[in-house]
Amino acid sequence: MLKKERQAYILHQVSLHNSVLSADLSHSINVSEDTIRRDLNELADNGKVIKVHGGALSKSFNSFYLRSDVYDADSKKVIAQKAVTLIKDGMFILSGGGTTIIEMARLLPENLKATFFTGSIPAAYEYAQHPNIDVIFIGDKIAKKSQIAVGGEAITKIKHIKADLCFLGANAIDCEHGITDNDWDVAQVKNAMIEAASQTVVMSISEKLNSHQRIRVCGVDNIDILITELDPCNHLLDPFRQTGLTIL
Amino acid sequence: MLKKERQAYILHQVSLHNSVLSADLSHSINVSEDTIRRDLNELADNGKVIKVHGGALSKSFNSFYLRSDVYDADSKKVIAQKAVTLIKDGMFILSGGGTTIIEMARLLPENLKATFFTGSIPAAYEYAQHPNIDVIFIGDKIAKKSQIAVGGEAITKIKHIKADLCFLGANAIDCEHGITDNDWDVAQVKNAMIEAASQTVVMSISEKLNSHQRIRVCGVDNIDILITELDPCNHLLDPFRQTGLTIL
DNA sequence: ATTTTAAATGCGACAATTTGCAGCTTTTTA
DNA sequence: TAAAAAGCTGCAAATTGTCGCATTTAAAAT
Repeated sequence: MLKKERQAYILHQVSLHNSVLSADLSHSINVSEDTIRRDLNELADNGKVIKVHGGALSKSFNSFYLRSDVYDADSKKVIAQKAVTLIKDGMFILSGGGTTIIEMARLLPENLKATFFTGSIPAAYEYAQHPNIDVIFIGDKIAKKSQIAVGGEAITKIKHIKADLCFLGANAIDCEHGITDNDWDVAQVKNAMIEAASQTVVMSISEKLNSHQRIRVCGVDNIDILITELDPCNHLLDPFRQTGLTIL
Repeated sequence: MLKKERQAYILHQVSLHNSVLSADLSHSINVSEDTIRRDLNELADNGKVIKVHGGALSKSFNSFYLRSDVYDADSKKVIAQKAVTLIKDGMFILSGGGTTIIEMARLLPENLKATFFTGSIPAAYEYAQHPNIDVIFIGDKIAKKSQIAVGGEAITKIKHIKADLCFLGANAIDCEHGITDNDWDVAQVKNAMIEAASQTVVMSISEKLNSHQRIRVCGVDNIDILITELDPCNHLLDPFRQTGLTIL
């Protein structure tokens, strides 16, 4: 394997998993850890990755969120991992654009063949990294805060889609108010997505459970599957379980 | 075996395997490694392959994995800086998605108020970082290689826009063939953008001047302003100047 | 067809790059 | 604080690249 090729492989792994361990790479490419270290140093010198003790991290140059900026990234990884299991080959999937969604996009298996519709710039970017995934961007005016397309055009487009699943991150969710948001335009788009999909999957870290905001996206009865980082049996989830939705 | 024949074989192997080793080629064609190296150097000079220690890599391999490293970034910054001067407050601007465009997006002044239309994920992201710029994403299926939306939907949307300026990066440009590209879908989108704008600005590093590819986007007569990193008086630009377009 | 000319090829010596290893230092972890 | 893991440095071996030069081959000109 040529040096450049190897470094390309490393970069690919980094962008895929956000981080790599020298030991893992050494093992999977069958070169000494020394060589890997030298590669990582070189890549770090060129600003391609961030070198840390034991391996390297994605510089998030390509990726839109700095890893360190993501709040409670570990919980979100757990959620994302659960979400991935719902996706099967050939599915049509509507997707929002929160940080949890991004985590999920990164965890999608390499060989998954599916079609993702999204209006989120970072999500589209992540989905597009997967060779076998078709990405359809639902365009419109970009809301700066959330990097997502909002507006009538986008909503009309979404209404013309019939998807198997809809993945949304929730800003706030409780049994009484359902999913709520603080941005009118974003709420409209999310609502349209829910309408356009057979099943709606909501991902939320437990901290956001039982909180609510000003604008209603949909009621809990519109949600089919709720994913948190908690064990599905956790008592915090009791009220949701009673409404009949599936909890992962 | 003739030289041309041999180089054709090498190219074939490269496109087949994404990478070749000088030693392997030398063995399988039964010529000295020296000859192989000379061939590879020649092919690399013509931009057909990327030469590395020990062999060569295919160009597409490079763009797939190493997408983050921008080739000739300095020239592109110079071009971008010139391009920025064309943009005035209140303008509606159509934009493609090459690396030069990205540079331009980063160089836009903080206080500029304008509306940018684009189908490029990275370009949209960069534009969206500017507080006073409205970004409209032209959605459709995302072409992985170029991270840009392509297809009938996008083209229809573009046709409904009447923009002041259209900024495009050129894959290849010469007086005879005009702007040419190697991706049919992308070429269609670029063409639609040119049609939808009053003025078309093409940005290209000088290296791409006087080269051409398979698919025609538009003739030089459709271009209003050409920007390269060269001094506008440079003799390399003489043929373009004679067609009457403005050179920056 | 033959000569002339230019290009292409292979070889050998030498330079540069890459890689793994051993010993030692630094950082992390328990 | 000590053991373990990771990193760094210098070094040697192997591989690869480069240069000049002789030889061969192909193309052009007569």
